[in-house]
Amino acid sequence: MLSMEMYPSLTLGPQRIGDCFYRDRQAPAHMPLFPPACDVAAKALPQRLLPPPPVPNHDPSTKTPKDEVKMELENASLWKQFSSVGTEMIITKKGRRMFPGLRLKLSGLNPSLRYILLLDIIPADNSRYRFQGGGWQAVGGAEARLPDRVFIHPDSPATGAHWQSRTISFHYAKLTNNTLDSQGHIILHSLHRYQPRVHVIEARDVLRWGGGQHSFVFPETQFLTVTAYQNNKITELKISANPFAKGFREDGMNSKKQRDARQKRKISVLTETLDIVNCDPCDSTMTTSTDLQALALASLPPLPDPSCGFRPEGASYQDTLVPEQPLDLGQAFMASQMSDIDISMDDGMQGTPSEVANHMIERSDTMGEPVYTSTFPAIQNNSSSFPPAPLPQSSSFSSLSAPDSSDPSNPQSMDYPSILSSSPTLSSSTTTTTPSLQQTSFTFPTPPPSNSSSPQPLLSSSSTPSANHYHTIPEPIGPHTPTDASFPAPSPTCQSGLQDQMSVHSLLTQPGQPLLGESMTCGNNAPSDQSSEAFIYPNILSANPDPVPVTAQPLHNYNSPAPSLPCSLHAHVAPPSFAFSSVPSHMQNRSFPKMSSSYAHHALHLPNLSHQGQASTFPPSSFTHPSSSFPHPHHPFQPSSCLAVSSSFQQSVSSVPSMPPTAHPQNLPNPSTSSYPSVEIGAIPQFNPAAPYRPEMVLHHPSLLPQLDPSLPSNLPSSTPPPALYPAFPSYPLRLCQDPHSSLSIPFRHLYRQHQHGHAHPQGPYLDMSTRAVF
DNA sequence: TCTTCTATCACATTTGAACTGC
DNA sequence: AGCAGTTCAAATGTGATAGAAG
Repeated sequence: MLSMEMYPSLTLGPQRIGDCFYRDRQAPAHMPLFPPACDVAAKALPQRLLPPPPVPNHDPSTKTPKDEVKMELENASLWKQFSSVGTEMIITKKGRRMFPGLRLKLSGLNPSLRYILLLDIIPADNSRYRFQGGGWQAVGGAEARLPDRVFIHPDSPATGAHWQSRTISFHYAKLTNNTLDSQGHIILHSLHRYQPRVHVIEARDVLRWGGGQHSFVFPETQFLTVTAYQNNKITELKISANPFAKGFREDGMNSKKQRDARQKRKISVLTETLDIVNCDPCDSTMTTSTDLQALALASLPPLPDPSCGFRPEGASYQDTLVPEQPLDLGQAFMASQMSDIDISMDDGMQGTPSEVANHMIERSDTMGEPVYTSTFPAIQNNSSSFPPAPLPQSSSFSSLSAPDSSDPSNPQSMDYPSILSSSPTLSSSTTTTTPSLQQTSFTFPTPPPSNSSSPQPLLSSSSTPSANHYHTIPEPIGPHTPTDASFPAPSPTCQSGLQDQMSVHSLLTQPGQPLLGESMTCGNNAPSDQSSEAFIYPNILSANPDPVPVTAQPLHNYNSPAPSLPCSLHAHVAPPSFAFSSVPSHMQNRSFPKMSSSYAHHALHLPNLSHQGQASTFPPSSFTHPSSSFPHPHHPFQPSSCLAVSSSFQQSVSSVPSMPPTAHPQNLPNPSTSSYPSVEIGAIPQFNPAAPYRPEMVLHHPSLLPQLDPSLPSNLPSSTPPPALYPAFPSYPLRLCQDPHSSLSIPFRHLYRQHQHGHAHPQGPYLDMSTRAVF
């Protein structure tokens, strides 16, 4: 079985044990905006629920390449734009794709070995949210976690060369709120916050588990699930960025203007009909018709005398009913946003849209970076990092896009116009040199010429200029990084109910003010009242106040002294009643909602796997997420950086004694401060190399064997890995389970690409989830 | 009972892979 | 084989409406 430790802060219950890590007695305690760590219930889990310690990988040769596996979020800029506003993902019963989609670049894989790529989505916290006053507020405990499902990339298993030669897209993955979903979509609760994760698993590990598993988290990809968009900014962003929503753009036939025109035409037709009816002296409904007519007319431009069904000629409905109108507020906002979005519009964009796009490009060239940087206070030299709450950028998504005009993204390289796949300017933004920028001195990668998963080989990531690679973050971001930062709980003042209406400028400045001046006061002051929990969804970018030194120590340096970790694992055993002295009571109360066994069975059912008996069961322990997974909560969040720790890393740090339980209360984050002292990873048992991690047995199916070339040297060092992108982060245990219904002889690829009902999927190799059980 | 919030559905439009014909 | 045009399922957000919750 595949065992991965998860990113603690991102999970509920047992998986979130690590949440309590970001506290350090020596450093000002920072209160997580959403005290996930406070999942006392999780802490209370008996040790026996923790996943077995990883089996140490004693094979140095294999270790090297694995350790250097890096993942890069290609469309990080787009994600950041969304996250700065508060990414929302529609979920429907039938399943809805994610937009933006995850577009990734992998490097550091052994070109000869086969890997399986998995996507799963885990709760970012244990709260339920509501959109109020222009922001998201936690309004209670999360619903019981549903069995986790994993989306297996259709290309899996594929060689490292395959994965590294192209953009990897998970846009086929669908989200659903149908708990009875049988299509294999990822089941999520509405109005909850989630964090996608990507796992890279060596296929050979299915046969002989012992390493080769890497999990990656991009905090900017956190999102809230909704059944209908709550924040119109998100809607506007989606419309502007998603080709499928092109029709809703201002120039589209489904734009509000056009829709209004259509509606008016309908009303007009109705009116005419009514007029005709009204002309009938025998019509007893005259009064009603008149009312309707009046109603209809009220919304119409002056029309010629409609009496008796007279239809004026010469005046087309279009002309009559759709007079030119100045941009309404929404349109104006849209335009302003558009100008800030580095969208690679289709060539099809014409007229106004093209102009808008051009404008966007131009503006992004000139303003993108500066604006971006300007929003970051030169703060946080304290490794604090994680931020703060509503970072300036959080609301200033418009400024995030920093496309490089000189490096126009290849339209083909994007499934969707990737707004920022190419935002090299960020790296160059040394001028404004805000700490965060410096930290992110790297540039955003330019999208590869070809599309994701396209069969044709693309330039390997290595071909991408190193400048476009994200530097490895020295340490994983703290648990609060994704969770807290993304949903900063602004102070009441920060939480203006008028966020929707805030101008771009206000968006840029308002949220950041607290951050700048007060550090986390805005988000962490944790007012006792619930409004304090309101936040401007993620400010991921803002979360990166600290520049990442190029010399940052890669996470995968397992052997080196553990990076500091602010937390200890003793949290596991903390009593459920544990209270955080510095945490507002309401937060304490809701931090431990529903701690049920339902929390996550991260079990992956891989069809054709034998050993059903083993696979079929998922003891709670199998998905228990030791706090260990929390590599480094204090590390400043890096935009688009991925938190990742290879399994071997997990192993290396798994046995370090945990800090005394008593430390938690003492080390609770100080609401008023944002700095989280770093803690030695070694302090975390899970990160103690001495503690062997016993990976769960990997179930495999004979059908997979042929694809896995045993003869391949498992230890082949990969070709020179490109500059570190994202270090792997530890993930929770993930199990590959056998699908009893699947054919044993069908290789993964075939399963995933099997056509449903005999038709080819019109939009590419769709993963036929129905053929596999993914739970 | 009323209000508010959330979920669902149909709708019009767009996309893009597959299909067809030259 | 290659190209262009057509077909059609899937995907998009919108708006109306139903249902649940308070």
